[in-house]
Amino acid sequence: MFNNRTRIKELLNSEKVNYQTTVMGWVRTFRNNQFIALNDGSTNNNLQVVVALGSLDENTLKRITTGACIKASGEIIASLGKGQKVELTASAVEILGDSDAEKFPLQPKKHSLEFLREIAHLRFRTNTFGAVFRVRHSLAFAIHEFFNKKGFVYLHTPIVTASDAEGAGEMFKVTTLPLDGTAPKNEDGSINFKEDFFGRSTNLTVSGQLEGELAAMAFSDIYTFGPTFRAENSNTTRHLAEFWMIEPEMAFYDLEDNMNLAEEFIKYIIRYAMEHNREDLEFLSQRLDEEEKLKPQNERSEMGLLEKLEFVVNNDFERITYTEAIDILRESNHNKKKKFNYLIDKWGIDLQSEHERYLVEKHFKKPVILTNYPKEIKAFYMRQNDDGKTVAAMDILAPGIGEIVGGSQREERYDKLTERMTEMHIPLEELDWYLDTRRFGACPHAGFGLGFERIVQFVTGMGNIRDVIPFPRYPKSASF
RNA sequence: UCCUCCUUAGCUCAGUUGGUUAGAGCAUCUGACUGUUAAUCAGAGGGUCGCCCGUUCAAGUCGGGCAGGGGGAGCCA
Repeated sequence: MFNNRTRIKELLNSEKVNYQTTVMGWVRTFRNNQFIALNDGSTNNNLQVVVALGSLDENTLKRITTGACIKASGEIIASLGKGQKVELTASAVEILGDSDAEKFPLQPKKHSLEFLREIAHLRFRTNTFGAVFRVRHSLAFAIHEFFNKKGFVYLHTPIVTASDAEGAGEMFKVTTLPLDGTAPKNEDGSINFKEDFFGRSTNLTVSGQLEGELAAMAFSDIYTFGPTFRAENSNTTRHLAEFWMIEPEMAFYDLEDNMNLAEEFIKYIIRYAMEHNREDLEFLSQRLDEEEKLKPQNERSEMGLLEKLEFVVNNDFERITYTEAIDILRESNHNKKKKFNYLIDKWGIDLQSEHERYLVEKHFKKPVILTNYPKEIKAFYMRQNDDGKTVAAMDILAPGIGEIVGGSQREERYDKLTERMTEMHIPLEELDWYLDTRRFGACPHAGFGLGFERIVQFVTGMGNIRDVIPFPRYPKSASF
């Protein structure tokens, strides 16, 4: 057996000393021809491997370079130096993989996130990305744990979808037809998709919600957690062309039940990361503090990362209606002094991100759940309220990120739903299967979608969404 | 897609009103030192100044175009 190593996290967390062990990992730095800082990704902390002077031949010594992969065996002892409790006195060091120091792009120094994004295949080996992706893992795990404990069924909705009527965004086409102009055509010159692989036009999914609703009409409570694709030409720090989304859908839930679940859910997964990734979050918090120090005083956030997470977990989210939000914004000094680029004048307008930021970051200074939006600015499936003007929608806005959750109680009344679809020019026949849920045993139900990368951004404090997904896809970029 | 800023050594950046041979720190290499913590000290190598066109006696520096990147906006999660 080759792999009988001990993980570095385990070694560092244990008080035990004076025993033989083997470690494997990647060299972060090699000081003094004697001290190897070794990392195996189990923790951001390195194990100090001490090579006794003269114990290794010259050639092996030269191959211990930044980035090299090594196997070291020896005794774990109480450290003779400061900075770590234990260290490994190596009796044998084997080079598993060389790393040419002149070519290896990661150096024992600070790198910019932009540079590391260009070498995303190697950035896992940095402290920042090590911490980010361990936290990402924990959040993903916590999501499954949360819903599993609540008896939800994890539903795998399709990635290739035939429906393009969801209106959630521009879609990527899926086809095996040739792109050189020789694809079969209809008489009117359009592409004949009957000849395509699926016998019809297909796309990558923009949301699993509609399929999720079908399953909720059987299991009561389901959730999806999978990749989602939007072919929008969005170039921002909050958008990706390929991202992961969590979409719970619950029968016998109204808007308030929906809000309660979303708030409990967000708090649960943040708390999970705080309990299981303390060191990583402390590191990220420190990283953010240093970044904040470079900003002008008035742009710095008032709370550190850990403080912010603690605050979110321990306080109720603010819940207000769209109408109340408009009143707050209209009466704000910010609006009166015309500091908004888009001034708030009348009810019915869509909120701009500057307005959302004002509400979350200046007015309430905590996550805000906005409800009951005008029906004109929301999707067809949201349940119409009795006032005839609004729908039972809810958006959760987080400081620094903006919209993190979008959800609603769904319109379960067949007549109301088809009426709205017709108004919005959504072809009923394409979503006939969806309408069946309203024909056969319809019930009040609700759900929401949470952008996974957005919550990872929020928890890690990373400013750019491209730095919280291993291999980001965005306009003009699909490397690795 | 729009607005805005940026592109000089492997990385992070200086580079004056256009003027001779383009600099620094870190990294790398060589040597010294040897209980170091992004070790330290000494020395060396390393540049088509993003690309193209133009203005000029002369362009890293000025103008135009293109490409790439950052930030903001829209779309949204």
